[in-house]
Order: sequence, then C-alpha cells, then structure tokens
Amino acid sequence: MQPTEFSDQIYLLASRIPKGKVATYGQLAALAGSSRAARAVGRCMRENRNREAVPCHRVVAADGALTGYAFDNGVVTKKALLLAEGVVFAGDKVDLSVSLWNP
DNA sequence: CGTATGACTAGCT
DNA sequence: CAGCTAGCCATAC
Repeated sequence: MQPTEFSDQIYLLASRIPKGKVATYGQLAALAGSSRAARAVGRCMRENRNREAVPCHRVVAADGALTGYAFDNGVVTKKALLLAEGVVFAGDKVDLSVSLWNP
C-alpha cells in the first residue's frame, strides 16, 4: 500500500502528540493541510494497525469526547490509556483546557 | 469516474 | 441538554 501525503501527515502528526496530551480530529486535519478533513483523519486512524507508532488513542473529538478506537475494548481502553498517561478527564470527556496538545 | 461510507463538526430544533 | 441534519474530505469499490 502506498500512503498518500495526507494520511502520511496524519500519522506523522499523531506520532508527535506528546504523552499526557491529546489532539482533536479537526486539529490534525488542519495541521495536515485540510482543516475540514476531520472525517478523513478518523478513517486513517481506523485503518491504522500500529498503535505504538501512531498513538491514535490521543486523538479525540472537538469537545474532548472519546469516539472510536480500533483496539481491545474500544473507547474503554482508549480512556484507560489516556488516564494512564496523565490526561485530565472531565467526566467521560478530556479536559481540553488542560490536556489539549498545543503545537 | 461516480457512488457510498465513516473514529468529524457546526448549526438547528 | 439531547437528538438530528447538512456539509467536508479522503478511500474503497
């Protein structure tokens, strides 16, 4: 398979998200060059099979809510991973005012 | 090349 | 506040 420039950017950006921080789909899309490609970002995350190279669990919805996750127990595992990394939660959502990645 | 789909988002009801 | 609709983007078929 031959990754396109867009998906390549997404994987690169995702791998740059520091531990303890999260980024939104729209944010990654914007950094990749298309501020409205949030859906395409999510699609790439689902396609991704290497969670060690691409920490897709650090990517959340625009309001901090956890959406999908392709590994283990889905969003349950996703939340557990984020908590383990020090991400601050406000209920079932990430507290973006504290844990949002700021490139 | 046209259609369908999805881990999104913003706006309305 | 919760639920729905329409719009955008990249891929798969």
